[in-house]
Amino acid sequence: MNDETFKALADPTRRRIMRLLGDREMTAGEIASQFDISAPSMSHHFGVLKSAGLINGRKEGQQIYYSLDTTVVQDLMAVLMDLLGRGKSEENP
Amino acid sequence: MNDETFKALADPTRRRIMRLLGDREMTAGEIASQFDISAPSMSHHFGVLKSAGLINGRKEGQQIYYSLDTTVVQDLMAVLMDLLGRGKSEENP
DNA sequence: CGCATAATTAGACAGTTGGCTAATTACTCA
DNA sequence: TGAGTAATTAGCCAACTGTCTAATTATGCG
Repeated sequence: MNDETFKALADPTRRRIMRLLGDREMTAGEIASQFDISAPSMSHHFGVLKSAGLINGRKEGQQIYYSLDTTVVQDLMAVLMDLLGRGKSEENP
Repeated sequence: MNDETFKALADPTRRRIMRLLGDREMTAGEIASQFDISAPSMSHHFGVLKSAGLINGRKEGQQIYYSLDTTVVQDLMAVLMDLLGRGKSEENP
């Protein structure tokens, strides 16, 4: 849950990748086939997401299976809840 | 809850502004005094946050009071919860 | 081995972003 | 009205980002 996490989430393509992985794990190629973006560009996005801890990669044969890493998403939720929770003592006792 | 929201959250200065406003509303100058950044640059950040719907500005005299707009933060939480909730039927019945 | 396939790394390039200074707007008050 | 203060807008620039093509790595298979 650092700057890298938010930067990673800032790109719509990467968020769409995460939504896809919310359903099930997928190979890099399988994911890439859903986008009109070159494979190297997709690979770059995978790298950003992985380095931010938002997805995990598992190599199997010549393919890489990516899956969502929910721990960072949970941390992010905690941060947001803290933001919502503070400074409300008067209105919401 | 669109691309603009995530872009706005991608900058650490803007997130720090939001944390400050989580405690209480503050004037632009009051916020700016906490940063080692020029007033125009801070004003730019306020503009980004406001246009993303993350903060609200209320003019009073020559000052502008900014406050957190929690509705977008709540929407963001819903998106994240959806991300966490999907595709888990086997593991978490 | 040698060729095909999956994916990545390398390097280049246009567009975006975040910072600055200078100028402008809006308001207060003597 | 005019000086002073709060904040913004305008315009510029270096750094970063997302995209591409070309090249490379790693695995599978006849």
